[in-house]
Parts: sequence; C-alpha cells; structure tokens
Amino acid sequence: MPNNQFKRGELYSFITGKASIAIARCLQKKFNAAGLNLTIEQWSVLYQLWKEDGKSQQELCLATFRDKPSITRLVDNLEKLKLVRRVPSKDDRRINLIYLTPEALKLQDQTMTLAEETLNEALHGVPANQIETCKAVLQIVYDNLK
Amino acid sequence: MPNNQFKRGELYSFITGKASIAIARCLQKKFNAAGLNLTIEQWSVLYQLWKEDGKSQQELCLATFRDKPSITRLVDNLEKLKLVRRVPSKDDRRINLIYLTPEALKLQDQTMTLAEETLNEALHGVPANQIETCKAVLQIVYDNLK
DNA sequence: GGCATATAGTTAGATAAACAACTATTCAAA
DNA sequence: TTTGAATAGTTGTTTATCTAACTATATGCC
Repeated sequence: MPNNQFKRGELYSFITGKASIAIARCLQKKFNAAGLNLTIEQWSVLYQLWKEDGKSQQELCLATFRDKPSITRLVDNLEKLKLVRRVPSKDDRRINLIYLTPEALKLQDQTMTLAEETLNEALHGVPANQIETCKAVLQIVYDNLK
Repeated sequence: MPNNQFKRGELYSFITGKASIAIARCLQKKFNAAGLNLTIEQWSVLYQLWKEDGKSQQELCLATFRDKPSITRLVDNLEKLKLVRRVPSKDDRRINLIYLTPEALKLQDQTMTLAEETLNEALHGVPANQIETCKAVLQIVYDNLK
C-alpha cells in the first residue's frame, strides 16, 4: 500500500488547517484590538501590493491563491475603504491595475508588525530547523496539488 | 531579538495556509466528481459524528473548531440534506443532540476513501519523519494560540 | 478584414465564517 | 424560592468563497 501514510482518524486536522485558522483568527483579533477596520483577506491583498504596487487583478489572483470573483469583491471592498484604486491599463483595456492609496501605505508598518508578532507567538518554543522542515513539507503539499 | 524567527516576506504562506486550502479544494473536487452533493465543511461535521454519533452542537463546536452560529447553520443545511436529525436532549432541554441518518452512514466509506486519497497525493514524496515533524509543529502552533 | 478563441474582469446565487444581540433553560447562592 | 449568572442554541448582518454564466477586449488564423 504505497504512500498510505495517513490512517483514518488522523485526517481531520490536516485537511481543516486548524493551525492556520488559529493564526488568522489571532491576527484578526490584533487588527480589531488596534482599531484597524480591515479583514485578514483584505490585508493579504494589500500585502501583495506592498511588495509590488500596480498589480493587475489577475496577478493578485495568482499571488493570493484566489479566483477572479473573490479578487473582484476584495478590490471592491478595498476601494470602498479607500485603500486602493482601480486604474485601467493603457496597454490593454481589459486590465485593471490596482494601486495603493497613501492611507494604505500608512498601514504597512503597523500591520506587518502585528503579523510578525502573531507568528512569533505561534511558533514560540519550536526549533528553527523544525520550522524549516514544516515550511518545506507544506510547500511540497501545495506543489503536489496545485 | 528573541523568537523573531520570521522575516517580512515569509509571512504570507503560513498565515493563509495555502497548503490546507489546496487540500480542501482537491477533496471538494473529488466529492463533486463523485456526484456527492456535500461541502467539505458539512463533511467535517459528519466526520465527527461518525467518530461518535449523537454529539451536541456545543460538542461539535469544540470538535470542529467553529463557533456556535457556524454549527447551527451547518446542522441546518445537513438537516435539509437529510443527513442528520436534531433530537432534543431529555436531560437538558437546552441541548440538541445530532444524530446521523442511514444515508449519512452510507457516505462514510466513500468519502473517507477520497479523503485518504487526497492526503496521499498531497504528501507524495514527503518522508514519514518529516510529516511527523510537520504535524508536531502545527499542533504546537494551535496550542500556542488557542 | 473577419471570425474563432482566449483572456480580464463582473455579476448572480449558494454556502460558510465572524460578531453581536437575542431566547430559553439550568444552576447556584442569597 | 427567587434572582442572577452561566450555558445551549438561534437570528441578523457583513464579508468571503465557489461555481457558472456573462461582457468586453485582445489575439491569431483564414
């Protein structure tokens, strides 16, 4: 029985991703406590734009592992919050380029600090080499299925 | 800088849990391909009831790491699908006990096989000891934050 | 040029999650 | 025994995801 590394009864945590749900909830609580009116999903889009501003919605789909309707609505809501603007591309009129507003630029330092804080709390007591192993395994899982 | 094991730029995958999202999407596709009209979230509730039938909604909250309104609505939808029944407890009239229907019992083997298949595909090429390390790290993360 | 196809994005409908506010029941202490 | 707190569950609202169907623009082949 090759590769049958999991038995019934061990499946649940892996599939539901309790660890990442816990991380996301913790970070959301920190955002709320800091008075930031921002969801983790919205933050994840801003995160990609802080890395490189002016991405298209399609690029945001790939970067955030979401489909097109999800990005459309996240950008809708980020526009309502005046954190991004849609700018039609001059080269290709099908494309919207998404640009950060000055307000969104101001959020970067504070939210990234909270995110680092969350991860450090989450990984407290875990040796660095085990973290590396874990990241490598999760990357393989992602590559195997995507 | 104690415990500062993550640098900016490495945060995203961990927080968003791309690996577990990929696993869940893959399993959902298998359910759909098999003609099963069942979401992964509904399946995760059935999974707990296959382990022990007749749990209360509160017990399902703890077991599935969800809040009470989420379980209320998942049980609503599972009842619509005629996969579970709410039975008021005789001991404590506040409590609903959730029981599987014969149809739900029939789904166990097929869906568990698909779940095992998904995990084996996901973990293809990962040594068993690294899987153990990964599971241990994710458990610590969960315990640190919960 | 014209037409098929692919690509970028939007809309609609269903399910799910987070939060707050609510009802009903139980339990314990004054 | 009554009152107040705790517990179990529901409802309403907002945001997010998935699927499918849709519009508009671009591309490539004839």
